[in-house]
Amino acid sequence: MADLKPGFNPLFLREEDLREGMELLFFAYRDFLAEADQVLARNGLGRAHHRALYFIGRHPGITVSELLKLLRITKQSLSRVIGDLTAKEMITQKPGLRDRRRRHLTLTPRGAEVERDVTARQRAVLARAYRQAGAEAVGGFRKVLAGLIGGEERKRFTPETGTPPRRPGRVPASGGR
Amino acid sequence: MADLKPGFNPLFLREEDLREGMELLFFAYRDFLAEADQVLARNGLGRAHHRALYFIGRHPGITVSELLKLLRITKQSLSRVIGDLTAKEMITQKPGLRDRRRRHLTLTPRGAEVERDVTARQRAVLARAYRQAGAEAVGGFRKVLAGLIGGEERKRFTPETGTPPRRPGRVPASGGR
DNA sequence: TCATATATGTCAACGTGGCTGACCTGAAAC
DNA sequence: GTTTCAGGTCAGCCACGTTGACATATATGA
Repeated sequence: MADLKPGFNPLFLREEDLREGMELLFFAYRDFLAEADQVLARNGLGRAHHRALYFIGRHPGITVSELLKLLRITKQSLSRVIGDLTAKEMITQKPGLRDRRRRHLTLTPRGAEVERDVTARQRAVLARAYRQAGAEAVGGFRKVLAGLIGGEERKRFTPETGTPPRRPGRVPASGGR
Repeated sequence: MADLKPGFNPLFLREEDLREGMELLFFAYRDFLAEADQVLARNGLGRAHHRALYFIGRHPGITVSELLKLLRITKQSLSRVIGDLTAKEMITQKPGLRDRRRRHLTLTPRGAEVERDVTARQRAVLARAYRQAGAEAVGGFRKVLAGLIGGEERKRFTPETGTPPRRPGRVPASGGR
């Protein structure tokens, strides 16, 4: 699976197609974020803040160092973001019981609200694209993106080995959201 | 197509799945760029420089204002990048024949070489993901990404209006690779 | 020919979100 | 109990975006 001789590469691996894919990623990512940025700006926040809010919302009680691993930035950079969010009373910090050095982060109601607003915006953009493309395309989308992820996080998105299957055409109905 | 009642949304539009898609996009984009960044750093360049090199390479003779539209940054920002690249002799500028205000940008051999190196790195990352995912998944990947793109650029990636789905086995190459 | 619009450049000031380095502090280990 | 160290902060720097004001050359139409 690793390397194929050029002549035997399937067509979708031609340089032209790969370039197209790269541009697609560039433009799509740019536009995916553009709309939510406006909501953020209205709240005096940047993308960095949103990422922190998002992951804290997803993992209530997460510690700073865990968050650091997710975001892959330096603790100093994150510290600033956490400071901002605390000042705006969007998150709270409380020391761990077992190890009081650790600070566990959670969203305040206000933080949760902002997170919801911003994320909802992004989700709407993605949902539109998903809907237009259809379930099958979404499956492919996820598969390729998961393949782009290196290191630890990859596991979180690869059905086989790790998480339970999550195939595109899985169980119908129930919990339809 | 805009809105479906919650109860009728297909499963892949559930909030959880959309959140997963967003994270996927975040991690994938981050890792997609990470490797190429190192090559760039070795050449004393940043992402901004690469983007300019890339598009100049793709559109030799492109003018500054056309480049501006592609990158969606201000002329002041681009001006700095162009200045850097010119100083490093990676691009050349020459006035237009018909309209001598315009400056047409092209890569120098040196610029082309750097662009090739960096882009090749990214292409390799993408190619690996493509290969693992397979042709069909790649089709879905493109379809969803194209749907995320708004405005002008969208057209560049939607083959025939209705998006006749760009099946893997289309045009038989020439310049293949 | 003159007026206006266009393409580009430059200077200055600033914001976000990365970075490194120095340092503080609570918990643990010797 | 002094040292070690992980977790976190403070200070300052850099890349790369932004706005705003203004300069200049050129094209174009009245």
